Amino acid sequence: MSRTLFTLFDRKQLAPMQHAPSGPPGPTPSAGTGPRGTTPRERARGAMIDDVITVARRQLGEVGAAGLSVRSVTRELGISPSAVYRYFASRDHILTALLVEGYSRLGAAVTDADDALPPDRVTTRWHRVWHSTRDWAVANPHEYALLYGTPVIGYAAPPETVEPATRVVVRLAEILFHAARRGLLTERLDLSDPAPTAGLRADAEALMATIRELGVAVPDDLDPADPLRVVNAWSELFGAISFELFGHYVRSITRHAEHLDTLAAASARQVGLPEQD
Amino acid sequence: MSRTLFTLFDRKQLAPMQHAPSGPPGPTPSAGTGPRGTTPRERARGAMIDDVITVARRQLGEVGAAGLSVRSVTRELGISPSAVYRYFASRDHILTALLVEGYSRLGAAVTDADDALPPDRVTTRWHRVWHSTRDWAVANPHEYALLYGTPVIGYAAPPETVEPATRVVVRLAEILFHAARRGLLTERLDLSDPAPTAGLRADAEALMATIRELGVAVPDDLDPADPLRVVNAWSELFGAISFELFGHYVRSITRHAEHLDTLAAASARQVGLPEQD
DNA sequence: TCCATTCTGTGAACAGTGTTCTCTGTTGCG
DNA sequence: CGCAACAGAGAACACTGTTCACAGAATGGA
Repeated sequence: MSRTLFTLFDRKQLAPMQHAPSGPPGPTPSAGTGPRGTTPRERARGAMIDDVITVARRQLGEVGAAGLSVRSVTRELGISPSAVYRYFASRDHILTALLVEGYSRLGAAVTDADDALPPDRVTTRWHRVWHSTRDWAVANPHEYALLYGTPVIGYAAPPETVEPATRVVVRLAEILFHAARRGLLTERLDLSDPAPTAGLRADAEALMATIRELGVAVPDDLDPADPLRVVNAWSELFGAISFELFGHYVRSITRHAEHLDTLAAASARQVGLPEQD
Repeated sequence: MSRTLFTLFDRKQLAPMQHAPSGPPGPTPSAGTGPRGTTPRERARGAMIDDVITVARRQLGEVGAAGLSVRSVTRELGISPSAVYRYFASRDHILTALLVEGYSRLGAAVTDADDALPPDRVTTRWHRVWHSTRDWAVANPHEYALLYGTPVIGYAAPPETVEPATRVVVRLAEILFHAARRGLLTERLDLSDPAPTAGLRADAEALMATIRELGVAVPDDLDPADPLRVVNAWSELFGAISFELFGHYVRSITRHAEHLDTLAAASARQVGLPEQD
């Protein structure tokens, strides 16, 4: 019960591929919404996969992940329940696809909102990331719950989820790094001394390496605690949104947008962003 | 889709009481683990309710809320599946009981840990609340997920959940108020200016009234932003724990205890607790 | 003590679920 | 054209939560 909490089901292979039992497990052309295949069959297959996901996402928005029924999806699509198993190995694989899509949609909403601002207005950008994240969550509560609520996927989150899942925090890091590069940062309120322990500094370094791998330009003279500050802002943001959506603010906070504003301002100050820009 | 998100099912009456169809809906003596009734029947009924909850909680710890099956519970108890409906109107009512019990158990773990410390060691107490909360969550991940993950209960959280659910944040407030009363607070790092908006100040006042109703002694000269600071610490704490348990720290934080320590220290500084005590 | 009332538990049944398997066409490629 | 790969249908299995009619037991008042 230590590492793999929430492992309800064992992992499975992804695609059924009935009459192609073993073969080289190479590139499975069945799943994913990747480059639409050229042959008519591959195009039809891709279209079917898209249809399933589209309908499933609509129903997810209405009944939530727990209430999502593959039979209901197939009814709406006018196909038999078993047909969907040509495209998804299980209900969990459909949910996984929705998970990946959800992370992408949230990430797109946030980066689009941020991209509409001048890059140097770092504090405004910081606030906009916070608010656009919340706006998306409020507009898509069930989808948000799928991403940041109780994990419902048995097997460990598949690799294709990790990149989309990091988009919001990476954008926060980008804003901070951009501000550092432009010399816009003020003195940080030193909430984080005593300095991070050796272990945490190691975490921060590994995190920086990951961020670099994602193609983000990292300043050389970065405060080693800055990645941790970004991560803390990130979890603070999602902690507040989850509390709002999951009902834990019921007897306390009612002005959620204003409240998030003060949180964003405080975290901006903690990472050293200027008051105004 | 605005107020009652996640309302999957309609609300229902709580107790079945088959042959007592209407009658005065007065005090329903069936549910709850309240004062064990004196008559043999009431005692047997209470024991049965306790047995169901005990077994359900054990299975919850193994398979999680989504995997909890009333048939499986009845199998383990050696009764027929329909028998449990004499005691709980639905599966959701069992989960509600587990919810209330979970809040109580978490609250007890935290307050017990805090009570073992001298009251004036406010900073140490603050840290202990943070860590004992996390310790309980790590030890009871599925139960934690039931409390703070995606809501699974259809109807709005019943009234009996709100008091137990507030115990951790109320304890945080008590520590801060105690420190204020003893003159132990330092200058706050003023992260929260500009001062809270009128709306948020109204939220803070209502929150104070609620806290007073719970019997907590509130100093008269309290900084009006202090309740908001406590709430922010609260959501920061649970945001970090949820991120850890739900797997969002996978590629960043690995030293979770150390990380929570820095978060607790920073939040202690934000609310004005002394460095050492 | 007897009896009607109330409660408790059972077993069958219903509607629904995810998933598998067998079978029948259809499609595409060599 | 013919054969292999695929796509879909439909029945079936093993579950699930819940309801209902029924039988037995405890209870409390006459």
